[in-house]
Amino acid sequence: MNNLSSAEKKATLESITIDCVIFGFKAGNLEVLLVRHGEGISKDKWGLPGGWIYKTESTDDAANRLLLELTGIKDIYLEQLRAFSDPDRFPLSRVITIGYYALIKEEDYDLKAGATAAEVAWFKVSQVKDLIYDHAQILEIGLKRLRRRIKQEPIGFNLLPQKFTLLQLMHLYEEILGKEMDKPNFRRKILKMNLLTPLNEKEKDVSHRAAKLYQFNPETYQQLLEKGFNFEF
Amino acid sequence: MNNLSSAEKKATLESITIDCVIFGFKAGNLEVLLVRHGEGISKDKWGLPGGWIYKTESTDDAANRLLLELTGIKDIYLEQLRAFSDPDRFPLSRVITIGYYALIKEEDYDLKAGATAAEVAWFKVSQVKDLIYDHAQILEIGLKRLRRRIKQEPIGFNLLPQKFTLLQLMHLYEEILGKEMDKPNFRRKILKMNLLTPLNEKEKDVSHRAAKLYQFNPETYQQLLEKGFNFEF
DNA sequence: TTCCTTATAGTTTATTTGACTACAAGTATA
DNA sequence: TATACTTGTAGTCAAATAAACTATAAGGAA
Repeated sequence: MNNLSSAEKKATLESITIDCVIFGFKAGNLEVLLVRHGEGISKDKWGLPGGWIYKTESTDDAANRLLLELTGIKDIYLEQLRAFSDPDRFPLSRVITIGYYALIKEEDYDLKAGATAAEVAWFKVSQVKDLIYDHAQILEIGLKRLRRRIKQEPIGFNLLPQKFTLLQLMHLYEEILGKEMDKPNFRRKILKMNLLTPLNEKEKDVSHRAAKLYQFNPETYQQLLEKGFNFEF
Repeated sequence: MNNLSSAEKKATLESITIDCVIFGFKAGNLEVLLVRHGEGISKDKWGLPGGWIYKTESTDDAANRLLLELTGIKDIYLEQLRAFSDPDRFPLSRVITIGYYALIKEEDYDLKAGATAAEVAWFKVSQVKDLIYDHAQILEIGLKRLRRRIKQEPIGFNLLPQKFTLLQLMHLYEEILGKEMDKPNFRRKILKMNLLTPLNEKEKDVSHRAAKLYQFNPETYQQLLEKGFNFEF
């Protein structure tokens, strides 16, 4: 499938689209990235970033391209959620959409609404409402996946700044899993995993005892990934 | 999307198909259901049961229909794996396929090759080779999912006969996870979960001490599902 | 200096694992 | 009939883990 003209390359598949659930974390809140559409039947309504797939690209590539085009975000790890295929999910025709999701540090990316998007913004997950089509369902499945995943893989670190305190990390878990935890126990368990590298630095500008800062250690992460582990706190 | 003629109902989507990975378990071996195609470009080659999706049905419905048409198996719980979207996966045109998987008791179903299938049969997973298109990859992903799932949900019971011994169950785990286990410890752990109902029956026609038979208890299963659990043995 | 908040260390008890040993209940065979 | 053999089932024990706490340290703020 090479040697195609530019127009041919941009030919899209008819009945399949992509939609992305992008999670971020700020000020103790789990957030999701939404776009207000600038054209089409969903004009001026908020929904997940997504769109049509070129005939020449994989869905993984399509997800990355669409996200860049719509929001300015690029080079992130998008994982497939699943296909959403209710025959009536899209009002104009029969369209199956493939959901993707990702976790990113909000601070690392500048949002920039692309050509077909009127606006891009982060919304607290707990306050999202009135999404187009079945996007609420896709978000819900994304959230479920995130909750399951965070208990089995240390993916939470993708949501925090480079340097963070143990309490920030614990709050992230509390927010995502929706339950309170015990500080000393959390400390002990997470430190024993050797997943965090302590830094010779402390928090600044806090009105109480400053906590030590830590960094995520990608090497131990790889080892843990292979032998499997349990993050149930 | 109602009030359509029969021909309209059978119109299919152009670039999407379904493929099913159906696992069974017999004589200590994990098996997978394959069909030898009777027509099309994959005629006479073995592959996963699958096919085209009607415009009026969800992918879940399509998976069930196709499985029935091709193999005679119906009313089973099929779970979606994910979409497979390599632009070159299908030689004739750009087609994305959505994988499904299921676990069934082989004894409960009679195989019957449908109109477009020349033959249907169970194959030991360890001995499968030369599947059409990217079906080997789909099978592999299905197997990975099975291994992950069986550690977190008591799905293994779908593969055993109604009444089974603890050793049979342990062998199932050993086969799927590919590692040996300790009998007494396995007993203790699985029994404590209250997931099995002991029967007043024993094995028959065995040339050694007969083991007690157990049954799966769907009620406790529901409870366990909700609060989550860990089947790591 | 005292109070308040958060960080961090440590204790205690119950529970869970993993690696074993021991014995029971059958069948096969000598 | 006795003995060996195979598999089932019960129990032991030490080590690791988890959950619920208590206690103390380190700051800033009043």
